[in-house]
Amino acid sequence: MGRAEKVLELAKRRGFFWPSFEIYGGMAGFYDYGPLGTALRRNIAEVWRRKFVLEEGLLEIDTPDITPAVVFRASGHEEQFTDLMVTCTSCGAAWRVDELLEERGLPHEGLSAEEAERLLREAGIRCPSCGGELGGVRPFGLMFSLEVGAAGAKRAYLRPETAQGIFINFLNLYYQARSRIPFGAATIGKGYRNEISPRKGLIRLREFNMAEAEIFVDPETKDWPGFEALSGVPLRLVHGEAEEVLPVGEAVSRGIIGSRALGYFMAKTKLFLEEIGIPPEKIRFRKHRKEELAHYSSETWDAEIEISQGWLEVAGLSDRTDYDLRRHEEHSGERLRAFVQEGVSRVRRIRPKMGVLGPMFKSEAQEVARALRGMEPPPSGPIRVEVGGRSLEVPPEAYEVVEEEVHGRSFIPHVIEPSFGLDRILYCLLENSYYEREGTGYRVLALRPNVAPVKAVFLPLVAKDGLDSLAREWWRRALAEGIESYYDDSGSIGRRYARADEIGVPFAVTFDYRTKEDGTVTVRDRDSTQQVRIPLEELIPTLKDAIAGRRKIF
RNA sequence: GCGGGCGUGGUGUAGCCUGGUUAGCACGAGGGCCCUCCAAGCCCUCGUCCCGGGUUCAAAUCCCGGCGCCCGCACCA
Repeated sequence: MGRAEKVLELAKRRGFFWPSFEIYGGMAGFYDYGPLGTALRRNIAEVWRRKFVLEEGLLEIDTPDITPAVVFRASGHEEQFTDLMVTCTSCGAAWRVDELLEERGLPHEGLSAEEAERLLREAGIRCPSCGGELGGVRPFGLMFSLEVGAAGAKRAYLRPETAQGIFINFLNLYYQARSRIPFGAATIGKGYRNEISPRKGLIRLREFNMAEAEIFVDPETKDWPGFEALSGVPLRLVHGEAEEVLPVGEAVSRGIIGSRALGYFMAKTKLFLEEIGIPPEKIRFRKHRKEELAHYSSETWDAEIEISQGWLEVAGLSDRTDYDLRRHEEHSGERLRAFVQEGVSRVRRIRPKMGVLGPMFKSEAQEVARALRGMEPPPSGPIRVEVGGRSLEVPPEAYEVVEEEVHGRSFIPHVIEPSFGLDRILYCLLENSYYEREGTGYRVLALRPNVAPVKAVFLPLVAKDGLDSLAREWWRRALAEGIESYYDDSGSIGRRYARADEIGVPFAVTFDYRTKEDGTVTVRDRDSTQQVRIPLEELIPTLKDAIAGRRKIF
């Protein structure tokens, strides 16, 4: 058995995770988390939350998984990730509607399913392979589609990323940030993608857990406070043909990384991964080639972790530019801008005279006015504007040129996005934590105390002579103090240690006969199996300090 | 989606080719005995042929379909 198989076997046997819906044969791309996996994932997310939300002062929000289609029309997902399909009712073959329509010279771009279905029927198109009747048109995309409400149902999707929930809340968040740029927001939640071929356990799921932050920055600086403090963090960078280790500050100043904000969050990502226990040498960042970039991104670095099958992407750090906010501005009609005060300047501007424009252009007056406002004022004379594909002449009496004081700069912020796949991170952490003891081959998960699902186990050396009740009593006290732990008196002491090692319990507290004599217990370190003897009154503070990483006891 | 391999207790496996005992073994889990520190031993107990259809007197075994897993290709926000 390879390393990955052993980890999967352990994960299932000990209750970290397993395939969903097993008794009905399962469904690809869905996994259940068991008791230990649930706790482990929560602990990983909690470290992420501390490092990103708390330390960086991000605004954490929670928005619906179910999102109206209009959001993804704006974001470009619907267009980029949906194909309309029809299935032949007699032979079962599936066809792409746009291809069927295009072959016959019919409109085929940007159609709704209803429009496409009407076009197909009107053209009397049948199955190209058997001539059978085609069924209903349905969008096949990487987004799961839904209908909300009964009559006149509203189309919606399960979100493929949490990010849109943040973008469409830009105004609320900007207000919460007291209208200061830069600021950021974050969401820990689920995303859904109807993957064509989910495989490899937790690595490619159709319903998955993500932690995403959207950092809104001034496009002129793309900076983030604290950059200097992390500029010395070394990053292993793979870009083009090159692979090198550079301090993030140098990578930014040499232009390998496009901005200080992006560099900062790459460094932060590395520190986060190390903090949960990924070995530094197993972390690298790979820059996307131009053709690899998502439709919204100008620059993306994947954070990758090395596992038995090679390097695996666990986080994506993208410069999404002003793409999303600009698109939502266009589709919603809301003004999604930030403003910074920067001295005072005088600007000449065109002010349309609506009293003249109105009668002159009637229903097009509003559009003409909007076009005028966006133009540089000419010295004098008539202005030509393009409206609705036509060129119109606006005479001088329909506008005036005014000089205004401007106290700063208004702009659509650019977005730096660190986006993490928690399921993949959890899997990588398990694989990198797994080892077998020399000689015996017993399995151990070397999980750090900060993420270990269980922090300590309380064991009587033998379950008699009062050792059991003593161990139980102290276990109860530890629980009351918030130490996630359990009591175990089943089987030999060695077996109980082995059981605990296998799920990554860092500390084992053993009550032996000496405990009854002098009030001390042994605390055993999972990885070295060394034991130290400490007085009972120091036990709980010592464990708490060791779990929090404030004190080393081994 | 295409091609190949595969699916047996909670886990790992034997049995399948060549249909025919009570589906074997190991680990595990639960109860008990015993036990002074790293999966000891003994007794008892628990639990399985992925789903559906077909062939047959008889199917874990042969055939068909589905679902799932693994590998490669394609896809991959």
